[in-house]
Amino acid sequence: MFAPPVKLTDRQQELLAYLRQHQREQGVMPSTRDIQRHFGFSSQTAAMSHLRALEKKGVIQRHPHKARAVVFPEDLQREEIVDIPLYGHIAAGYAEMQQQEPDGTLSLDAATIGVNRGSKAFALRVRGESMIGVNICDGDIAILEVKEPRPRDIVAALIDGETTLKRYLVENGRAFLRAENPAFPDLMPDEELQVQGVLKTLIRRMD
Amino acid sequence: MFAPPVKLTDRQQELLAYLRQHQREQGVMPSTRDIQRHFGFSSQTAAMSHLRALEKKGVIQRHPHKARAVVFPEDLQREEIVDIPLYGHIAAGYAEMQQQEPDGTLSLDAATIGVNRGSKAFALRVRGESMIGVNICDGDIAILEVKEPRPRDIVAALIDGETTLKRYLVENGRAFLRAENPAFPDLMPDEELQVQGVLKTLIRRMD
DNA sequence: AAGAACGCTGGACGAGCGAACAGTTAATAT
DNA sequence: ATATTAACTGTTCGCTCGTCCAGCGTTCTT
Repeated sequence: MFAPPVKLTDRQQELLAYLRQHQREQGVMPSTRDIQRHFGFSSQTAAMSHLRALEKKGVIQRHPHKARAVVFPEDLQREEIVDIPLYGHIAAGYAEMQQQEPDGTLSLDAATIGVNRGSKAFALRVRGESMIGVNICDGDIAILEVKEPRPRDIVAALIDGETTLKRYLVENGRAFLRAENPAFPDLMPDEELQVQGVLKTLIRRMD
Repeated sequence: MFAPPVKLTDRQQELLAYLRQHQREQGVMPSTRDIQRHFGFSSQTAAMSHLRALEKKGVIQRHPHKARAVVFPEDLQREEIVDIPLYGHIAAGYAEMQQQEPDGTLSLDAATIGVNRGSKAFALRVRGESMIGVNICDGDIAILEVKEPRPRDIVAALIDGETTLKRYLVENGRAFLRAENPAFPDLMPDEELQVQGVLKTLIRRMD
């Protein structure tokens, strides 16, 4: 439910900022006494009063009679967030990958990247220009889902112990990888092709 | 702090799923009595027992002696999430844009897109092939920050009452827009160029 | 000027809530 | 076979916590 911005007093903004900060740092909302202590109020009902005003302006919601039950409406409306580990170097299947510490983590809502919370997903950085024919650039972040590839899917797969991002093709019952750049040859695996994941979403920083 | 996956019993997984669900739907964690009611336990201490076990396995954290104070460790570690409104059609400056209901919302961590929580940002869909020279494709989602452009930034700007995504250039003290595709001419505004935002990040679904 | 909103003080109440403790039975690990 | 873990029941306690009520002074709106 879209809500245009509302006017808050300076003090109300301070209160709101404190709620956000506390939630970020502690993982839970503060109680009215936490708020009292933080702002140096003599009475906890000053906190109550502010919460009531913020609720009236629609920027928070409260569950009556429950401790720590302040809610940001946008938290309720948000699509479920998925944490995607970003690996710098992968030389393994997904099971081993999970045991490896990632280089970082991306967090996005599930709908944006087309990956459900329960699905296994990971991210890696595109290296080189082998997929430039479909506008996939060196340095892009590729988000992949661990699942069976269909022909023409773009996949991350293991070739000679290294992960590569290519188009997955099947000819004469034989799976292989093709670049989207004529300067790069097809890759035929010696054994069965080990696909690590199927490309779902691409992210590129432009600044 | 990276933690490899741990083994949970079936019941523990049910408990964990309930915690997630309750938090998503209500915005706050359940109390031990909420958990008791949900699972049909005769005693609230069954819930306590499960929470203790989950905490021991590291998949939740708890603040002692505080109500509803179960925390998912990954929530604490996550970069701050930013909700970016996605507009289908923009024929205005940012102030008017804010009053308009967006077509949807993207939620991403601030570090991934290079936009701080306090900054004003919005998203729109790329239309056409005018920026294909820098691998920006029709249908891509562009995330922009409202700020002053520097020469060579890619910006969303108003031309003839329509928003367009182009490279911002300044020559002889005159600002104008250039496509990254020779098939598209430079765009010189009749009046002062109204820039809506500067491109920060591009997102593309590949499936 | 009057009324409403803002931003607090202060006190007291009772329900919500985590926690401690004791225990049982079943399943799993050694 | 024994020990440990899992999954609960059951009772009680005391603290945390939101809520109500009364009020004051200041600022803003009509």
